[in-house]
Amino acid sequence: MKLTTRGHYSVKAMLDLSLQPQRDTTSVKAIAHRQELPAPYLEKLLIELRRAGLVESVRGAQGGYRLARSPAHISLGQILEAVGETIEPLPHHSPEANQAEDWVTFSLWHRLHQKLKDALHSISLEDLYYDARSWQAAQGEATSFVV
Amino acid sequence: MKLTTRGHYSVKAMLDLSLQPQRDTTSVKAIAHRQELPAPYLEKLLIELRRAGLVESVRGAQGGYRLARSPAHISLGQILEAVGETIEPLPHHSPEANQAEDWVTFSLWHRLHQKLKDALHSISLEDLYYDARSWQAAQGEATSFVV
DNA sequence: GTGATTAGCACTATAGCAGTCCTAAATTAG
DNA sequence: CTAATTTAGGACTGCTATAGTGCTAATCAC
Repeated sequence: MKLTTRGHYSVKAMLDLSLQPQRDTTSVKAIAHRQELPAPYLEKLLIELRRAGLVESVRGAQGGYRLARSPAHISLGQILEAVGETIEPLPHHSPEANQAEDWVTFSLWHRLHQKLKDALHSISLEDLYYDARSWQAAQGEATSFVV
Repeated sequence: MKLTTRGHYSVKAMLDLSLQPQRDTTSVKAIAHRQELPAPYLEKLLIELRRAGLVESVRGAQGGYRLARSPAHISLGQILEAVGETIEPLPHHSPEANQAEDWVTFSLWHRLHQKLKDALHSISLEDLYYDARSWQAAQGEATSFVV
């Protein structure tokens, strides 16, 4: 169960793509510049996102990446899983739950994981898109946000 | 946001302690043997749990550890936090949310974290204790469980 | 005092994340 | 056709945290 910059960068990039007008391709460099991310690193993530079928790529000049389908049909869970943010507790060993304590803790981890997974899969990129738009609108008031 | 063996071992050890009859002390070695954990490593975790006020220790012969208070008043969240299972996403940087994408993702991580935290703090050691007892009962007492 | 046991520190090894760099392949612009 | 652009993919480095071991001191029961 973890959440690192991989997931953060990936979601930001996907959000960036959905905020682009229409569905024309955007280069890695452009995304990296807008989101202030290291371009070579971001590219790795985009490749993984492409392999997961979440984005499409076009090589060559004027090429780049674009969403493979509408933001409403892309969930956060899919994005995070695509870049290996397992969210899963204790990847390898988990079988032999021959002790009561083992069984209890494992079933607990599993329940928690399932809950979180469901939550992440129920949130679409479109939901975040609207959040972002409303935030941008609120910025018009020049309010200082301190989270 | 992570969940490693530290948390798993700690919960198992705490569960082991609550399954002990009465409130007499148990040595690290005994816990490690019952739960099949590396004793020196487990000791580190118990020291952290002691510093967090979740267990009490008694040095010297016949010494060991015992719960500092009743299992009903010890939550899973307290145990995990005591051993540094932050559960928190992206510990360090998070300020400058000057971009819509940053703000959206950060507020999302924060909401998820809060949810998970609440869930973990609402589960007491006593709840797991009952789960463990019922599992033992379901096993038909065939399994050897040191009481 | 002796043995048992916690307390605390130092140490190693391994793995994954974060990030850079270089080369190849594909495709468009001119 | 050629050159520029851009993705694809691998090799490589530095860092941090986990996981685990080992040793020494302090403490207490007998």
